[in-house]
Amino acid sequence: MALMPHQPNDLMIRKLDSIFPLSDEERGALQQLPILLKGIKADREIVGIGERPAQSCLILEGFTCAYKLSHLGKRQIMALHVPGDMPDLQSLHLAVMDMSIASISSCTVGFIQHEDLRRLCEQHPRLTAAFWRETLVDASIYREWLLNVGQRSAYTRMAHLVCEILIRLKAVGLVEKWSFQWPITQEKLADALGITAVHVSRTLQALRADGLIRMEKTQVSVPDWERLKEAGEFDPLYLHLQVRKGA
Amino acid sequence: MALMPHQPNDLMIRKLDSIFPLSDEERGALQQLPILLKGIKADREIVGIGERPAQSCLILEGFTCAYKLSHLGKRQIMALHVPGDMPDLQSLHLAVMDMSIASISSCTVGFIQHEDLRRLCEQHPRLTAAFWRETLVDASIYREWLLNVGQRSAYTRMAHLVCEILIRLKAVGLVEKWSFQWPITQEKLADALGITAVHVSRTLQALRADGLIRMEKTQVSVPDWERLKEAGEFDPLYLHLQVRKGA
DNA sequence: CGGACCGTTGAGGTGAGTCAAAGATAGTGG
DNA sequence: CCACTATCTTTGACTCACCTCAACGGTCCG
Repeated sequence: MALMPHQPNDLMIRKLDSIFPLSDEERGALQQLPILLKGIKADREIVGIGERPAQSCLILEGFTCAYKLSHLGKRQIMALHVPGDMPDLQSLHLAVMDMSIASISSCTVGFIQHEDLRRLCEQHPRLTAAFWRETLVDASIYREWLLNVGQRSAYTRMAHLVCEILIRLKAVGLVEKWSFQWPITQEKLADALGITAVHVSRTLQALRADGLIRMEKTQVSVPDWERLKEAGEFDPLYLHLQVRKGA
Repeated sequence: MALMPHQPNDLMIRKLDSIFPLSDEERGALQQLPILLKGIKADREIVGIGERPAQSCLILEGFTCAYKLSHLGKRQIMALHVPGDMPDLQSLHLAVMDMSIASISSCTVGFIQHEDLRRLCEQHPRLTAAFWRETLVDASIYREWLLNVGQRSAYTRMAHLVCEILIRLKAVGLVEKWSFQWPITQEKLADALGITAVHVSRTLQALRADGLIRMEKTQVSVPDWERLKEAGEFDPLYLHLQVRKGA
């Protein structure tokens, strides 16, 4: 259990509301949702492949990832999660986990019982749509990663990933002046991009040499967003961030 | 417009029912759903990236794919669709298409208005769950493809893809004696696996030489399922086919 | 019978992998 | 506070799975 800077429910409400405007009543119902907080150290499995969870989780602080292993033991990270994300919302309707979720950094995670989510969805059909939409955005991100891993060079892939994380962190207010905390090792970047850790090292050096990113410890900053975007062939369409027309 | 061997609604109902048992009332409601049939030639775009469709489609005969292009014009196919699939159900909640859908072979496609789907979901909340679940299985397949493209050799990837298509076709009764129609060119296989068409040719030769697949024209057959499964590191868990316990 | 695809083959090239060792950094405990 | 360790990053030399380019053969269909 950990102390939180603000109520965990608020983060979820703000995120759902930002892309799917909610009524006061719906916000109130979400506010009532029981969320069990838990502090988790880095590199711990949170849900494992093959399990049948009775709850879904909500990332509050830190980073997590979804991954699978090949028979040779090589790991593919299929998604990175930032605060506000619900990595295994899918388990609400897919009984058995087909991937594992693990912490990347130390983090705070909230757990919500499926039972409670189901009741909420029954009573507020528009919330069903909001949660459904969240899982659809996840799917869209998987698609973009497929394009990334299948067709782009290591250099472009890396630039693309940095762009994505920047934008997603910006959406939850965790970016200041094009700079953000990102405690991720090169080995994990390698697993996310489908290259080796050695090649991640060389690729990051190239990006730094080209002035596209700057790194100090776990802090990443982007000196020239336009050039990084271009290098990463990044178009934020697939994140489906703005639904409100004209927003 | 094309003649169909049976009502298009039946195919959808059978598929939803197989993993998410429906009541008679729900089946009746689905039966009423207006579906507009259309025959489509091979290699035609059905929905384009950036569009805002007011309908979703249902594949009835033939094959389609979802794809995106990199800036260099390289194409990544992110999913293959077989009869019974609804490739752009996501557009019900994500206004703008983030990928394109195109026919791979000549095919018959049914179109369902979002308006009608929304009304159906409002009146039958359990159908909402059934459709939601369909999109979650799509997402699970994207994840498996990420593992495939990111971590496995061309040989393993190809074997895995053949396994997946076989199982999915089997589920809709389109496989007979480990053999099925699969009118797909090597160039499209290349785009789906993230390798070149030349390498697809060599990889298929290797699989044939090893006795894992046999091919005549557009017919593929699998002489030894167990060995192909092993070669492709294939575990059907991610397709989430059996929900009914003990089925 | 002729063109348009599609699949095959060969030779040579390259982006990324592998292996191994050395440097940097961070965490731990005395 | 420092010594000790474990982990992470960097570097260099070598290898290889897959790519590129180019030519050729098959097959379908008007």
